[in-house]
Amino acid sequence: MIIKINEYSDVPIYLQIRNQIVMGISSGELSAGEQLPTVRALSMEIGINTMTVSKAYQILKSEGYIMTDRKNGARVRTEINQTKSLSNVNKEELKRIVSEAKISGLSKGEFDKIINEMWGK
Amino acid sequence: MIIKINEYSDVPIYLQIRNQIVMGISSGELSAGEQLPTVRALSMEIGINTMTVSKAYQILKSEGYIMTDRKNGARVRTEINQTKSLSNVNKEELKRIVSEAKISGLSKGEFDKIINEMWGK
Amino acid sequence: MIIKINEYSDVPIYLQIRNQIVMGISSGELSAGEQLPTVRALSMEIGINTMTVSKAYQILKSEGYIMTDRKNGARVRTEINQTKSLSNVNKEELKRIVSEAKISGLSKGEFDKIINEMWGK
Amino acid sequence: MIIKINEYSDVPIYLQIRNQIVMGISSGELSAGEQLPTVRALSMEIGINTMTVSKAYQILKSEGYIMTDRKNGARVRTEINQTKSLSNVNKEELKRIVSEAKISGLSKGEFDKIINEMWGK
DNA sequence: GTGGTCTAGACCACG
DNA sequence: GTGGTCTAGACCACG
Repeated sequence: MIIKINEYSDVPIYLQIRNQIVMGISSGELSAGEQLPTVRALSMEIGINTMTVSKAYQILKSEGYIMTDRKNGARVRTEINQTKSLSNVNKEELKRIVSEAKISGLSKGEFDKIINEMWGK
Repeated sequence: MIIKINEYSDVPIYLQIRNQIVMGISSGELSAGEQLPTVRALSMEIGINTMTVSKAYQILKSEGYIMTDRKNGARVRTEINQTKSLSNVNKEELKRIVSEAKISGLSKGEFDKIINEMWGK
Repeated sequence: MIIKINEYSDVPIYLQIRNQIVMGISSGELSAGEQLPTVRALSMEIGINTMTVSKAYQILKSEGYIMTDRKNGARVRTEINQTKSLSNVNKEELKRIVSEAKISGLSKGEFDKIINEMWGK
Repeated sequence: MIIKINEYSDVPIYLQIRNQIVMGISSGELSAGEQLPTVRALSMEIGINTMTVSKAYQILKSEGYIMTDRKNGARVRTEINQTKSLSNVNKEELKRIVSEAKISGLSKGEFDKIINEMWGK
């Protein structure tokens, strides 16, 4: 899996890494138990500091998405906690996005189409 | 319209103000042409720096949501630009939220229900 | 409140800081809403790096014990989430400590006395 | 006695082994003089490096919980030193756990109940 | 070889 | 002035 950092983004680098790995797990590009690149390898590959990658991994770990051990590096967890819900932060963000979509004149049908594409068949 | 600041949130105050006004316009709580409180009034009401409110208004203005003039203060624009699309930033955010919803085990039906409620009948 | 770092301890510095602040909140030495020293002030006071203090504060924040904002620095939260339970990690630790206490020949009465003293009247 | 390694845990494997053996001795599952599996056998059984098991045994030996000789391998000591006290490290940990229990809103009665269950009749 | 911790120092956004 | 992010570089425990 290729991580791409947008250096002009307002999203901090460690969060960009975190988000892309989460999206990789969700899409199936990263499968359960799959090995992630080592902190050092990933930091060299995308040209950033090891601390920054390490921070991303620690967040993913604390969120239960991956596990780390000193022998095997980091791996996608096989049993990710199924909360079956959106976090409050995500709910707020979603509400904001829906609001902006409505103001922009996007129809509900067009918005649903975007969601459908993102969700995948 | 009442603006509520969440001091625990990681979202900067000026963005919280901006977001709530956008959501107010979207929901119809703030109607086209409606007068917004002055920077001074709003900053006193919510107990924060005038600079912070001013920054929120400037962003809303640059985004085309409101207009300001010396005589009338700030008002909701009557014709907001209908891009009929999501910004790239919103698309990325939405993709992230959809990914997290899927991993959490939320079904597409449940997610659609949340969207429907947020969109309003 | 005075934070004391034991440089010979196996407990990482950021955790020592985190733990002492949690104990300060629990004992009432730090009251709800009380201002914590700034990251810079605390790091200078105990002679460690700002990153290390910052990490402690971020953990406390993510655990819901404190809140941070750029204006006021860090403060003890007024409403800390009442889970009314021990975390699994704490349960495991407690089980280990109880086991070691028993092997050492400590009586249940003596152990209870230690707990009573720690809990406070 | 079965040793179970939690690969998600932050507790190092050698400590998990050490802790489970101590808890086994405390509960009586491992009785005084009882033979422990050889380093080789245990490492194969739980699928880890012999060095890791060896490290656990060395710690248990230095703590006085087990003794090793070339003929009989490792055995639980018959007379474990009765300090009748908690180590300073355990006291600190216990204080931390009590603090977190109190903040979480757990009552003293509920906490005592947990302790009673862990201690056994 | 791996992740985890820590430093000294810098720059930035927010308020 | 505050916390948040990031770097370059170091050392350590674990396995």
